[in-house]
Formats: sequence, structure tokens, C-alpha cells
Amino acid sequence: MASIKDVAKLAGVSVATVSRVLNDKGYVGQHTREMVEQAIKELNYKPNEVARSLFKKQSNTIGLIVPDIMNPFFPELARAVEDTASKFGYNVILCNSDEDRLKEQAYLDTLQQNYVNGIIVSSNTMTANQIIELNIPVVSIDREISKGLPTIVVENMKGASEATRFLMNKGCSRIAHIRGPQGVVNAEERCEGYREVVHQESWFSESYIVDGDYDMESSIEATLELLKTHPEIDGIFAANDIMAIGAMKAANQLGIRVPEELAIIGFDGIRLSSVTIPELTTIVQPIYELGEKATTMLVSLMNQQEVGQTYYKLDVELIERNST
Amino acid sequence: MASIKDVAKLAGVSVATVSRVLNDKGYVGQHTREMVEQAIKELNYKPNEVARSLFKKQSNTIGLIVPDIMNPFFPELARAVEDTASKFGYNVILCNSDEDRLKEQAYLDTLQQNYVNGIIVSSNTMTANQIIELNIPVVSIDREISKGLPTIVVENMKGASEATRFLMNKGCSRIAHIRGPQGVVNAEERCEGYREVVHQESWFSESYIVDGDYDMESSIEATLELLKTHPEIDGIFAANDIMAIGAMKAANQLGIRVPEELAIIGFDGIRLSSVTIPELTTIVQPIYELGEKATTMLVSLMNQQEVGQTYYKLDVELIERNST
DNA sequence: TTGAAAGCGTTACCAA
DNA sequence: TTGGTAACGCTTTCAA
Repeated sequence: MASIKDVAKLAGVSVATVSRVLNDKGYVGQHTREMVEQAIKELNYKPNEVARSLFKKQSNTIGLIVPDIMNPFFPELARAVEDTASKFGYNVILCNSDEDRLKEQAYLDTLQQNYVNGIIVSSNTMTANQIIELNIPVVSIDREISKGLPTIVVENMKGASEATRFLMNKGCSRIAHIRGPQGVVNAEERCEGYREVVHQESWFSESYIVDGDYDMESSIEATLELLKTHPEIDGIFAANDIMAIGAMKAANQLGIRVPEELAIIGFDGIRLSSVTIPELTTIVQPIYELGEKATTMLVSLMNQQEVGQTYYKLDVELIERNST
Repeated sequence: MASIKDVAKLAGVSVATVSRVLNDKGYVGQHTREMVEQAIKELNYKPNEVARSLFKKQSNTIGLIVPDIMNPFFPELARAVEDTASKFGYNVILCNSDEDRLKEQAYLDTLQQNYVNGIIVSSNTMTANQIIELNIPVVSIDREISKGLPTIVVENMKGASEATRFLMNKGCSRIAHIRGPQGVVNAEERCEGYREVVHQESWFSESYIVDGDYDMESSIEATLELLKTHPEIDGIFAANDIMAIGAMKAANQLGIRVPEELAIIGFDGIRLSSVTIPELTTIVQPIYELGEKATTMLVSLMNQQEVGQTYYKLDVELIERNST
């Protein structure tokens, strides 16, 4: 690979001059510039980004830490981040943390050692301190790590209430909730939103809320159990789409028809949700927008630009399909 | 961030010595080593990977180029690549190419400029020349770019035949095929596998093969059309799972029951396929293994180790579920 | 308008 | 067993 020296030699100028035309910075004579550009073309020269990074202490790269890219929520997010980053000239390093504190810290370290300009992270376990010590702009996404840190989340509670109310309006008179894991902020919020709507209903009891793990297995099991103990249930709000699908499967196993005998609504709006038969009614998050916004905000932060707002709570939208 | 100089100063030795203990290379006295380690701990020193990369002309990073991480096939692949890379001490840069030649070349350039040690790529449009000019180890995955380049694919044709034969054994007497896009190697192969089994059947005609685009929309449309012109069809082999799901949807729209009146089988074994009701019978590819194998092979290549085989064709497996 | 040279943080060679 | 130093490829300051 040709280096800046080769270009300089061929063009008969100094490396400083080449650097100037490369970066379009400082004075360069018209003729000199042409010579240099010619040489660059001739050698098919491309600047070495590593050397640049070393000097600049920045690598034009941003780190993206997600729990698990196989979780259907994250590919769309990752795509948005990559698209946006790319638009601004940044590359993306992908890190799967498995919500494991050690892995998270290891990745944080590596990213720092690689001079990433910024980091986007989705985590429940990370602490504000870990982030502050990094001394690198970080935007937290989907899950709030700490007030004060730049964060982009969605209206979990509002969406959950909306979902629950929607089921009531559809005529459901016994609505259960399959909640997400204990300790996960958005699971708590969604549960809270459900609770807000039903808590004063005469039929409501705590046993209408069952634990799920944001995956299909846990949900199938929970739903089976739920429908056995509470055959009167005619509506289920699941805290995410995967669990809603699990609930549909459980109902199917029990020969309960959806939506005729049991209405089911999910949360997230992942692509999966339009794949089932019947298609799932759900609260859709603007996933792509989430990633996009996080990235543009991060870019501003990295450029030390004035960033007005550092906390966004994006709105969600109920999309009615055929499961309700 | 502390640098090697700071460590050297604190330990009262030269940077050369620090470098030696860091890399466990060359002679270092026992006592000296302890001093240095102490200093490292004290300063919480972590070597600057960018400086290392510059010197080594390698960045301990591998590039992963996929058409679109939102395509459900790729997250699992990406995960496998990341896991394996991580195990060997490499980071992964994620690139979505959209099968766009320009984007692909741009990414190839950036990766090279960033001194990635190697690249894993899934592409139909890339040429062998593009790769050779790079002068970096590249493994092609899922799709073959050129004989001679390290490649990992699966038994597309065999799997397709197996799927088709399976439908016949299930009693289907008119089997159609929704094929993938023209020009995509694995789509061709799968179509070939289907053809091999049915071509001498008396009922077979070319109109039993319809074009799809590896996505759900195209498949719904194609299936609708297909079932209208050929109401006698009682079995469909779709070239991937998404299209198989599309076929299920189309059947559902027409009030045709799956599997009673129409058996459907897919190809890929993405997670989605177990989410539908009924669950999809499909030819599952070892996606994770694909990514894992590609990465280990790439690592060997990067280390200039003897790599016996550079072409793998992994086996696929028919998993029977409820759509057949 | 241009060039020389220092510096970014490492590693590895050669000398001591 | 250790240290000095050139080199990796670039940017930027300062002088010319």
C-alpha cells in the first residue's frame, strides 16, 4: 500500500503538502494541488486510518454494545446505527455483551483502547461510573442507565397503558399481563402501565401478572399456567412481541382461538410480529428512529456541539392487526 | 490515559522493558518485572491498540460484510462470528452492503485502511479481483464468489432435493417451487435440487416454478398467483423460510389449510421458522456453525497457518414440524 | 506557499 | 538483562 511519502515523492513535494491537500487545510498552490492529486490517483493512494487515529486520538469509529444481536429487537437498531454512523463517516464495532458485567467492561476497555469516538450501549447492568471513567461520549439506548447520562428510550408506561386500555375497549373483561424480567427497567415500566389501568378493576388480582423472561419459552409456559388457573382470561398484554407470540402458541395448544376467545397484544413492533397468523396487534416502537436519533446525538456529543436535549422519550404507536 | 512512558517512568525502567513485560517477550529480570507490573496496576495502564496496530500493520480486527443485518439469517451468523473472533482476541466491524457494489468496495477500502486482519463476506456481487487486490485474507460465506477463494457454503442442492422428496413421500402429488432471485447462486442451486427430483414427473411443468425475492411480500404474491393458476398444487417448497412463511400467509388468505390441503417446506432454519403457527418444516442450515467455521478458518489464514481445506460445504438437516 | 521536524504510543533491533 | 532509538504513517506547528 502506497503511503503519503510515496505520493510526496512522486509529486515532487513534501509530505506536509500532501497532507494539506488530503485534508483541504492550509495553503496549497493550484498547480501543486494538481500534481498531488495526480500522484494520488496514480498510486491509488488511500490514507492510512490507523496512523491518522494515532495522531488524532480518535478512530472515526463508534462502539455499539447490545445484549445479543440475535434478539430480534437489535438487528434493526444496529442497522439504524450503522446507517447513520456511516453517513457521518464512522464505522461501527459490534459487541454482544450478554448482559454480562465482565464482558461489558472488557468491551468498554477495548473500545477505549481503540480510540473509538463514542459508544452506544443498551444495558441493564452497566453503571454510571463505568461510563464516566471512560471519558468518552456514551449514549444509552432502550434502557436508562442513569439520569444525567444521554439517553433515548420510549414511552414504555404510556404504551403499556394504551395496550391494556385497548383490550378493554375491545371488550375484554379479564386482562392478564406477562411481564418482562424483574430488574429490567423497561419491563418494570410496562408492568406499571398495565397496573395503572387495571388496578382499580374489581376483577383484578396480583395473580393476573406473571413473570416471563422476554423469550418465547418462558412465555409459553407462563401462559399455559395462567390460562389453567384463570380460564376466565380473555385478554393478554405481553411485555414484548416474542412473549406475545409465545402466548399465541400456548393458546393454540390449548385449543383456544385467537382473537375470538382470547385477544393478545404485544410490545415492540419487531418484524416478527407481522409474520404470525394471525398477525399480532402490538405497540410499535420506532426502533430504527431510536438508533438513528441515538447516533446523531452521539455524533453531536463527539463533536462537542451544543446538544440541547440529552434525554429523549420517543412515542410509541398501537398498530392493530388480527390478534385482538 | 496513561501511556507506556508513564509506566516506564513510574517503574524506573525504559519503555523497552515495559514493552517486554507487556508482551512477555525477551529477557526481563524477576524483580524488574514485578516493578513494572506494579506500575501498570497503579496507573491502570492499558496498551494503546491504535499505536500497536500502526506498528504491526494489523489491528486485531476482522470485518464482516453482510447484505443486511435485518435479514433474519444474518444476526445468528454475526453472533457466531463475533463470539469466535472474540475468543481469538479480535473485534468485529459490521458492514451492511445492501448488495451494492459501490458500498461493498467502499467498505473493503475502509477495512483495508483500518488494517483489519481479515474479512468475512457474504455477497453475490463481489468479484474475485476485488478481493485479491486487497491482499488480506478473506473468507466467503453462504455464497460462493469464486472457486479458489476460501469459502464456506451449505449443501443447497442436496437440501433442496431432500425437501422436495420429503413432500413427495408425504403424499404430495403436485409440488411447486418458489425460487430465490435470479443470479443468486444459492437460489439457483436450490432450484436445481428441486428440478432434479421433479423433472421427470409427468405432471411437472416449468410453470410450477415461480420467482420470489427471498422476502415475504414477493412470496405472498407469487403464491397467490400460483395457487390461482394451479389449484391442484398440494405441496410447496420455498427457497427460504421467509418465503415459506409468505406462502403460508397466502394459503391462509385463500382459506387453504396448512398442512391438510397444502404442505409447505422452507429452507434456512432461521429462528422465525419455529414461531409460526403451524411451525414450519424446513431444511435447517447450521448457521452458527457456518459463522464459527468461517471465523476459525479466517484466523488460521491470518496467522499464515497451514489450512488444509479452504472449501467447506456443510450439511443441512430436514426438521419436520407442522407445516407438512 | 512550502518544507522540516516533532510527536502520537507502540515494538523491535542493536548495543551496552 | 537492560536501554536507546528508529520506525510505523500521519498531522500540525513553525520557519523559511
